[in-house]
Parts: sequence; C-alpha cells; structure tokens
Amino acid sequence: MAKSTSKEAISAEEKIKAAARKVFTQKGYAATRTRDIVEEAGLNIALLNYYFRSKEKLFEIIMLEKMQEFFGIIIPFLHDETTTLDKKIEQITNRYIDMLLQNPDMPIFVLSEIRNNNGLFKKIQVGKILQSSHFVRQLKEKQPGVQPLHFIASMLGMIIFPFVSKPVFKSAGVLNEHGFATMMEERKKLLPKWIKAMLGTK
Amino acid sequence: MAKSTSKEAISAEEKIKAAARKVFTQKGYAATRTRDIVEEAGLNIALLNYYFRSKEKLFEIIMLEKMQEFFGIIIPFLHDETTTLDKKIEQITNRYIDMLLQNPDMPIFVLSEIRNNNGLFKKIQVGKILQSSHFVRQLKEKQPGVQPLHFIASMLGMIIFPFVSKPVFKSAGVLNEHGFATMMEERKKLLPKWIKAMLGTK
DNA sequence: AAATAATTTAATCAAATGATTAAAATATTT
DNA sequence: AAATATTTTAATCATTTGATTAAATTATTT
Repeated sequence: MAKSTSKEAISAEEKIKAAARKVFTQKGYAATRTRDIVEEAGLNIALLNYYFRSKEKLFEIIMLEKMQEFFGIIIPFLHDETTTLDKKIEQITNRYIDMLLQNPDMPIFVLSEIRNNNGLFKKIQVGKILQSSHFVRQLKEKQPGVQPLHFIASMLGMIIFPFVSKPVFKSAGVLNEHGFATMMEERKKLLPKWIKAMLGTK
Repeated sequence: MAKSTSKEAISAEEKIKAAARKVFTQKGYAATRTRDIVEEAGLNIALLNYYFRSKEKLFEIIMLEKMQEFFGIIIPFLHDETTTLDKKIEQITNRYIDMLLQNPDMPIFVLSEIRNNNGLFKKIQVGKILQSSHFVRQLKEKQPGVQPLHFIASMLGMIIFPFVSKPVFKSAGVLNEHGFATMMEERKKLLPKWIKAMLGTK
C-alpha cells in the first residue's frame, strides 16, 4: 500500500473512476475509448488496466453505481407507510427532479445501457421492490380499475422524459440550459397537481 | 444499371439498408460494426462501401429517415386548424402509440443518437414547426399561465417513456412482450383522459 | 539506509474494424 | 455474340483500440 490519502491527494484510482463516470455517462459504453477516460483523468492508459483490469470491469462498477442512484433514490419513499399517496407523489417528484438536475445525463445513459445489456440490471431487484411497495398498494386502493404500472409509467415519464429529450429541445432551439432548469423547477409544482388530477379521474 | 427489380428481387443496396435499419436501431451507431450489418443482410462487406461509401454515410441515411418518422408523424395533427384541442390529443396519442408499437426501438435510438451528434438533427426544423402550430396556440388559450412545453413534454413523456423503459420493465420481470402491447393499447384510452384532466386543473 | 512493495510510465502487442483493391461474375448495350 | 458496364467476391490494408510488459519511479517496511 502507498499513497496515504491523509490530505487532499486524490488517488489515481479515484481519478480514473471519476473520469469514467463522466465519459461513460456522456458517451455510453461503446463510444467510449479507454484512452478518452485516462485522458480526462490526465493519466496513463496502463493505470486503468492496472487498477480495474479491463474497460468492461470498470464499466460494471460505474454502471452498478448509476443504477443504484437511478432506481434507489425513490425506494425509501415508496415504502414509507406513514405518508399519504399525495405526499409520496410530491416527495418522489421533488427528490427525483433534484437528483436528475445534478445528473442530467444519467437517464439516457442508464436506459440505453440496460437496453444493450440486461445482465447487470438483473442484479438489482427493482420489480419485486416496486410491486410489494406501500405506494403500489395505495395506487390500487385509489383506482382499482387501473394497473398501478400505468400511473408509475406516467409519473416517471413526466419526470424523466424531459431529461432524455433535453438534447432535442436544446438543438431545436426551444430551450437553453437555463430555460431547462427553470422548467424543471416549475415541474416540481406542476407534476404533483397533474398526477393527482389523473388519479381523480373515473 | 443492372438488376431490373421487375419481380420480387430486392437489390443488394436495399438489403443493406434494411439490415442497417435493424442493426443501427437495435445497437446504436457506436456498437454497430459494418460486419454486423452485412452479415444481417447475408452479403459481403465490400458491398456496403460500394453502395454507401462508408459506415457514417449509411448511418446518416438511416438516421434522417428515423428522425423524419419520429418527429414527422404528429406534424399533420399539430397543424390541423379544423380539430379541437381534445381531438388533437386523441389523434396524437393514438397515432404515436400505433407507430411506436411497430418501431419500439426507435425512441431510444433517436434520442440517444441525437445526444451523441446534434448535427444531423438540426437539419430538421422541429422547433419552429412546433412553436408555430395550431396545437400550441390552443394550449396557450386553454392554460395561459402554463408554458405549452410543459404539456407537450408530459404528453410525449407518457407516450414515449414506456418504450424507452421497456427493457427495464421486461428484465425486472414486471412485464413481458404481450403485457407491454396490452398496456399500450390501454393507454390509448387512458392518456387522452388524463391529459384532459391535467388541462382542466387551475 | 537498505530492502521490499506499490505505483507509474513508455513502448509495444494483438485483435478488431472500417475501408480498399483487383479480379471474377453477371447484366446490359451495341 | 462481342463489347461494355455494373455488381459481387476474396483477399488485404491501415488504423484504432483494449491490453500487456518490462523498466523506472516512488513509497513503505525492516
């Protein structure tokens, strides 16, 4: 062992990981070259293989991390037995939008990498967690005639889709970076109102 | 000139294009090898370069085609001055879902390739078309206090997001292929009702 | 301080991949 | 049918790219 990280020194390993987070999420696995990553980190290409063995192993680490963030963030709210359905909707909307504003590339990265490679994703038990949640029970109770998945897909769609389509709106000249942030702040208020209106329909 | 396409003979050029459509939309530009495409077409690798000069040029052709489909399909409805707002919502929802059921890989393909390369997308004037549309005027009239983009992002999110997240729900065991199709058929009824409810909130 | 262990570098390798070439096969025109 | 043009193939090239190696450097232990 070397490098006592006593002060502020960031280890080469951590620099590579940080660079990998950035480059992988921006360009995706296939379009990323190991050389892009080490260049971003200001380091040597052999170090990547020294610390992580291969591009694929490094990717798995980053991907698992990102999936945990992407799916994990709402789990506590889903299971909270002390909150009303309306409260959960507000919490999930707010919390998710805040997190994605910090990680705007995350959704399209996670979703398109899962398309390319289900294997990693299956390690995370999203399906069971979701279906056994208090949130789903509350949705069923409120609208027994409609599959809860419809509401969930709609809610997540309204939250996540703007991030996925941001490049489209930007290069179409409909939105700039600042306009997007403003829009997402407004959505924290709008979406709960709209989702409640949806749940109120017969 | 050779190959008179008098009967059913599909030209090599068209076989390659068809294969390219399939492989590019399934795996994306970077993860696609020219060898994948010609193999899918049952042809020789030199033919791809003979007819299309390069992987990139072939990709541009496919990408422009897909963007036209992805964005173009709703344009006639957006501009129809004879229909009510509610009618437009029904038409767009129905038409879009039907088209995407035929092309389920299209959204994630188009959206992630635009992220990687704005250049091509800018050739299509989506921004201006949208903002000058009858649909947007009707949205403004109905809810002057809310930017039309909020409604559009929500509507498109509810339509498109299920396709983008289909691999997630499938490998999470929440949905199989048939369940997904059923769900999307149900959504043709549900979404217009929900969008109208959103537009009805104060 | 010497010996040992860990980290970093420059140089290189092997495989994958987009592209080309020259010849063969097929179709079209004269 | 001969001449010409087009299409297809097998073989090969050049570059890119993930990975390795052996030596140099730096840190840690004895």
